[in-house]
Amino acid sequence: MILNNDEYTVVFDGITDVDLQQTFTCGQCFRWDQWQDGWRGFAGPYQCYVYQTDDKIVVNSFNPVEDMETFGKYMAHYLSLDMDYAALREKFSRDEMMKKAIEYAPGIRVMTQPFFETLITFIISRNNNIPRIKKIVDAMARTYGTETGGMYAFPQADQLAGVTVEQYNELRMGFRSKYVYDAVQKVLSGQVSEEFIRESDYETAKKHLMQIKGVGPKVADCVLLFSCEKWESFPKDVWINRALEQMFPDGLPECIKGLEGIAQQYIFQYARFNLEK
DNA sequence: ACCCAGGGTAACT
DNA sequence: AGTTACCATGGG
Repeated sequence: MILNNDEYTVVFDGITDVDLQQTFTCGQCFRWDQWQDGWRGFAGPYQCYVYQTDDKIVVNSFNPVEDMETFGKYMAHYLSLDMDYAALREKFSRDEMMKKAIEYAPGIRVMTQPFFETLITFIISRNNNIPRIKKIVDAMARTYGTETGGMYAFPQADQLAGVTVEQYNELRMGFRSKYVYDAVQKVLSGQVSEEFIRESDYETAKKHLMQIKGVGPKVADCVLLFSCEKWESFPKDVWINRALEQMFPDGLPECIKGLEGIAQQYIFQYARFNLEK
């Protein structure tokens, strides 16, 4: 990790097995857009431009960064660069179907995104498609988020404190409006908290999230996987169900035990583009 | 009009 | 505990 304090840039050197395209478009996040030779968006509080070369990932903050060391560590964790994916892929590839799925998109990393943002966006994902999820999430940011340099950060919970169901309806959320409203209230009151989830086991954490109206097993699993590092959580949507039928009729292989969620992301991407409806 | 989309819930066996 | 209707919205 090389830090450039003058340009607020972090360079991760010697990385050849990450593909930003695959990572940002595999359905785990909804707010990274292609820009210049890479991608721009928010990694938590950091508004960034991220691009890669043959063996480097470069993260450039648009805004001044106080503590570059902290920024670097945050980005490494956000992009899961601090995990040994080579070992993980090798282990998963003991199973032939997993090997096939990984070969389709070997550069995927399961990111660790901010809790509140992940919770709300996956509530919006319910019975929805990825382009429209992106549209609604973007409308939320533009309407209630903080603007910096022409971009809008996803709002914090307190920025949504006074927002009504009717106001969410104006963002075309439809029947999901009341669920977003309930989630905001429960986060603000502390009835639902990331801290509780992080100190709980997977099952307890899942039940905790399912207190929220409109949050069932699928949305809970997405939040646990994409923001709380519960790697055993395995979100099941229509594509995963097709994959389970067509690729894993005898159940999931033993070699992904404990890390089912990461395996799930390879399977999801493979299924979306290779399986029949 | 009909189909689908990174589902949830209630009401059944 | 597992299956089955029904729910709800916008985009194609």
